[in-house]
Amino acid sequence: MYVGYVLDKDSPVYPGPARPASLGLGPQAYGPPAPPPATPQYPDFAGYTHSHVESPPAPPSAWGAPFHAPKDDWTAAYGPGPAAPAASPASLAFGPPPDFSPVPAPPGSGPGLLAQPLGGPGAPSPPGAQRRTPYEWMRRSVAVGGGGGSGKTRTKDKYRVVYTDHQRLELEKEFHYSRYITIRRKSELAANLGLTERQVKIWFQNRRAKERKVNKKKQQQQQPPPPQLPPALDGTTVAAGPSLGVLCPSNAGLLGASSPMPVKEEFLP
DNA sequence: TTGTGTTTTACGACCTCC
DNA sequence: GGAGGTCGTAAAACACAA
Repeated sequence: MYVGYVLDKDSPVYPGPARPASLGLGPQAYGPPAPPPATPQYPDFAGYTHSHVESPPAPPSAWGAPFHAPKDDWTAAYGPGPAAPAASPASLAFGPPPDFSPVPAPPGSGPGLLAQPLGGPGAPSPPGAQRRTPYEWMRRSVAVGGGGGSGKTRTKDKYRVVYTDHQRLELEKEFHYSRYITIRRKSELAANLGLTERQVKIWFQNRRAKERKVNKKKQQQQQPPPPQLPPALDGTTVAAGPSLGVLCPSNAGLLGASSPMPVKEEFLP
């Protein structure tokens, strides 16, 4: 049964795209260690319930300071949420509580983040409204029965499943806490989300790959392509002209300390 | 409705570390 | 040798323009 897909097609409860064009998770949000800002690094997820029973793992050097928010604080602030559909009565509780209070939205900017409960009946949006917020998919919770809630998308075995919004939400939360999941957390997360540890591991791998891809794209966007030199009419090589530093003054900024965007260590020469 | 581009799962190859 | 990392890729799911 592919309940998720069916619901997706038939139910008007979750209008809009199932996935955001972008999660809005720019690299600036989790770049190299930087002085902690006054505001949370991840306002999107600041209000999520997230209880951890272990101390934060030491992430690789590239992921340092931005992840300073202890999960215990989150738990204390919001309390444990309801267990996942397939959740075992473990010590962890995932998912926003029913009375989850999202991040308040700026005045006049519409509902706050996750203002509408996940998959709740009160989650309608104006008909036809294009609400391409990065959190659209979070509202489109399609809980598939029982064991895990992953909706198979293929009758022939299962080539790939589409994770429910709840699963992805929890995975994202974990990812924003740490790019690299610990063995223990992986096991807990897998048990609570009804996924296998392998799925969790692969999800994190893919998520990191996605992040690198986004970072790379943004880096390329900030680095304008070199100007096209017109070919010489006589076939000779066109004079090099001004130095690269002159042609691409922005490159110097990218390489220097004044770079507007932090560059992860792995991308540094 | 259809074609096309993007995103999301999943895997294999290869590498590093313990 | 096993676990887990990146990298590249396949293919389903999805969004959107024509």
